[in-house]
This record gives sequence, structure tokens and C-alpha cells, in this order.
Amino acid sequence: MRKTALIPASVTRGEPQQRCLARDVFDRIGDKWSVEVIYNLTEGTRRFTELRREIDGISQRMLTVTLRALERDGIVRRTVFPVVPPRVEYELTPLGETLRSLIGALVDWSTEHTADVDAARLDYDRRVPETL
Amino acid sequence: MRKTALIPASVTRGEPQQRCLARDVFDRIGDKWSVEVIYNLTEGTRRFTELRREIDGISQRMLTVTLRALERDGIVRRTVFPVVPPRVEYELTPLGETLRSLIGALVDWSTEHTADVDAARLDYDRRVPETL
DNA sequence: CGGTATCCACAGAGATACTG
DNA sequence: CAGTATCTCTGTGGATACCG
Repeated sequence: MRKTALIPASVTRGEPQQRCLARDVFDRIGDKWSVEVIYNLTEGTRRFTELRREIDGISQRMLTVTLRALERDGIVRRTVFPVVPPRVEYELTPLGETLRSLIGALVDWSTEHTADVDAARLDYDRRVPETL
Repeated sequence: MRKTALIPASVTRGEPQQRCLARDVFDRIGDKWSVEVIYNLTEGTRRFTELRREIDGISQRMLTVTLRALERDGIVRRTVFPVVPPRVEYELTPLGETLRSLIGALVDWSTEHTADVDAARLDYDRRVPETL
């Protein structure tokens, strides 16, 4: 049992694949922050605090947890420089790069179709007004 | 206030886009079941109970909630046939089809790289054994 | 700077029972 | 068949304080 309070289920679970593979990929990147972390590693390496500044609203703890999970899955490489004060750099691995391009496609999809989705919501809320 | 117990935040939230667009797409499909529902609508229409059987582990309530959210976003079309017993069919809209192809790419990625991820995890757990 | 260690709140999800 | 209505529980994620 390597489960601790700091690094919870996201890292612990999923060792064998007994489920649909579609679930696997989304257990991996479907949490609240992984996508934004990967996306923010697009242009080269980032330091911990840089990521913290660039990703709006993420807490220190969740950035740590997310980066550790991505590191364990071989998507992010973590490099510690033995200097004072500490310097830690994060970058995508080649594997992470392949995933990042897919995420880029999803972001593009979102950008292109936001208007469609908003229109669909307005339409739905008109058609199904006070029911539910 | 159209929020109820049955249809919670997933449907209620996200009317304007004030966040990063990357977040939007994952608020939409990043929940526990949306991806599998969309994926199971790949080959034509499905009835409620068919989906329930095909998607392992989903509860009746979560299938309803997920389908309603996808319907509201214009990703799934819901057709009710006024017969007894009731017959309701679900299918992807054209918009949903474009999203499904991206999800297909993610599933393919997952299939192709499962071994890599598993290897990375084993390696990580050896390198960072009992720490944390 | 780059983390850990705790504590805690709340939304997401499960189980169960009931219905047009 | 295709849902609703509740009740409950769990885990995710936030806040805060401290450390090498």
C-alpha cells in the first residue's frame, strides 16, 4: 500500500488494465488539471512556479499531484538541479508529445465549436424550459 | 434555478465561457462517463437499455445524467417514440461525430501506448520505491 | 524554490425504490 | 422500457501551515 494523503488514487489506481482502454486514457488525463498541465508544457520546459503562475486557479498541492502522476505514467520528465535554492524543470517526454498533439486537437475542437455548443444549450433550455 | 438532484452541476454549469477553452472541452467530456457513451454511439443509434448493457458499470441514473448533458450540448440527439412501452433512441449529431473522431484518436493512443505507460509506472515505482 | 503534511468541504457518483 | 426521487458515501480538490 503506497497510498498516502498527498498522492492519492490518481497515482495508486490503474496498474493493470482490466477495463476498456478508453477508460484508461481518461483516468489518466480526465482529471481536473492534467490537460492544462500538458498543454502548458507545449513550448519547452517549465519550472514549478512558472506552471503555477500560468495555470490559473491551480493549487500548489494539485500541481504537485498532477505532475507526479504524469511523471509516473512517462508523460512528463522531471529534472532536479542540485542547487540552492532548488530548481526543478518539467518537460514532456516523447510519449507525452504524442499525447499533447491529440490534446491540441481537442482544444482546437473546443475553440471551433464553442458557438455551436452554446447555441445548442440555449435551444435546449428553450425547448425543455422548466421541466426536469 | 433549474438545478435539481437528478441533473446536477454537469448540466447547470458552463453557460458562458469565462475560462480557458481547453477547460471547456474537458468540463464537457472529462467526466466519468461521457467518453464511453460517445464511443458506444459510434455505430448508429442505441436505445437506453442497450447503452446500459454495453457500458460496463454505469448506473441508470448516471446514464440518464450523462445523456442529458450531451443532448443539451448538441452532441447527442434523443428521439422519443410515442409507443407503449416507451422507445427512446440516441445517436450522435453531426457535431457529436466530429468530437467522436477525436475521441477515437485518444482511444487509439491509449491502445497503442498502454505498454509504454505500464512500463513507465513499473520503472517509476522501482526508482521511487517507498518514498512519498 | 519547491515542495509535504493535514484537515475539510462539497460535488460526483452509487444503491435502492418507485412510476407513466 | 425508460426513466425520477432520495439517500448516502467516497474521492477530488482547496486551504493552510510547515520544511530542506
